Amino acid sequence: MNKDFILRLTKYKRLLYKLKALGFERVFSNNLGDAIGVTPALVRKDFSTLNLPGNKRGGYNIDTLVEKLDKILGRDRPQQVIVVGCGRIGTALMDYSGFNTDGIEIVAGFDLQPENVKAGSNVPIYPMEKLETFIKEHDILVGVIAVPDTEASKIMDRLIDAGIRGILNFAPVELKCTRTDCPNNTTIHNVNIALELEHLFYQVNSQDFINEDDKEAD
Amino acid sequence: MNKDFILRLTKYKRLLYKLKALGFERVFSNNLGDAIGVTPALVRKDFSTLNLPGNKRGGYNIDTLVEKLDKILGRDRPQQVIVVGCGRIGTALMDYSGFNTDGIEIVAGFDLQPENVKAGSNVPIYPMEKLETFIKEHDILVGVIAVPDTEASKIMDRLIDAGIRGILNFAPVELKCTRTDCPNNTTIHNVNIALELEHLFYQVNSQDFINEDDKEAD
DNA sequence: TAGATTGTTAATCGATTAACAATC
DNA sequence: TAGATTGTTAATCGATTAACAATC
Repeated sequence: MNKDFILRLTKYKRLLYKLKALGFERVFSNNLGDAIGVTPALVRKDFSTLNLPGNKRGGYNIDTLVEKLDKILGRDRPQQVIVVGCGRIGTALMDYSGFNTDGIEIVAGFDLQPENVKAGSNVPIYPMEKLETFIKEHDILVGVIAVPDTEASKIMDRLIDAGIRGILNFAPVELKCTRTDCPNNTTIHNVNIALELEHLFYQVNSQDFINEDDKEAD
Repeated sequence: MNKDFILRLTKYKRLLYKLKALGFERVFSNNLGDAIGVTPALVRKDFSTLNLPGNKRGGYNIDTLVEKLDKILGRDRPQQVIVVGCGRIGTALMDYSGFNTDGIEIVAGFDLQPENVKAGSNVPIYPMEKLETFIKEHDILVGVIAVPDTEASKIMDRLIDAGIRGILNFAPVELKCTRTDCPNNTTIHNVNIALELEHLFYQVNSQDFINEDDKEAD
């Protein structure tokens, strides 16, 4: 539901994997809270919301937590992603190996000129026409849009029509699905780098604008 | 201050530019609210917080709003950015032209082997050693980190030491400044694509996990 | 003037936190 | 047992919204 909540879940999960690797077996709401920067109360609330069980005296069992969180975060199912548009951003994603540790796998790229794409990875790249059949045949649920902004919304429609239910959009347009046939089914996240930079500039430049002329005019 | 608030400001600004281009002169809290998906009350609240003046009967003057928002968002000052690490993501940013419309300009890239970098843009690329002097000489305040995760935190330190006050990090590690000498001065935004994808998978996979076994056990 | 819209105050809502009883 | 930690309830906090007086 809540964005912050889900973000915390993935953080818990990552941290728990690390603790497990370190040989830990149990952990307290306390430790987790410190590590990800929230209060222990919130950790307990989150776990209780998810029915993750703890022991009144012995804290939480890491194995149990990891297992349940993996399930909740969908890691028991294949997490296959396709990338539409194999320009610099698209190929950067395909080359990036860090996903595997999260169980996420980029299984295909699509481009207008697949023969021109120079990717270092071994992710296969197909022509645009194969998009729909690939999605259906492989039951793909999540796709990345890395095409120019002018194409983005067209691609969004094609993805949704083909059955995609989650979209990560890197094109510098804010995509949202306004059609009647996808209302609560499809989730779209926009990564808008220009917006991020603007945000940053705002914070860097002007802490002091708000309330600047707060001194009463007479 | 608040992330959502700043995000709304940039959205207002972008929308107002479009309306202006369309020939509009005034706009009502109502219109703006509809367009960016918030209540008119919140629009008025935001504007009043920023001392953006409206007319009780005639709504808001677009020129005034645009001018003041530009100032608040720092557009009256140069918005120069450097990119550290000129791999695929770094060069993708340098090639991307969409920033200019927001007044953001990428003025330099830095890489260990500047001679190997193949960028299509005409942003100059310098060797790493030049990083500090460039930042100081050009008074750069915002930098993008697009280096491998193993280097990211080192680069963060160098940037902060050289005077950078806003960092956009694309390396797949969560950077935060824990040093004593930068507490409220430096803002770091992490763009973590793996995390975004996980978030997406969570939403796509499991709406139904929460409350799943809510039915009382006896 | 009558009608519409701002600016602001008070009410609402949801998320986080504090506190504490239950219990290992 | 005594001590510590969970699970949960009630209090707090901040952001959003509703409502409305001021006024163009």
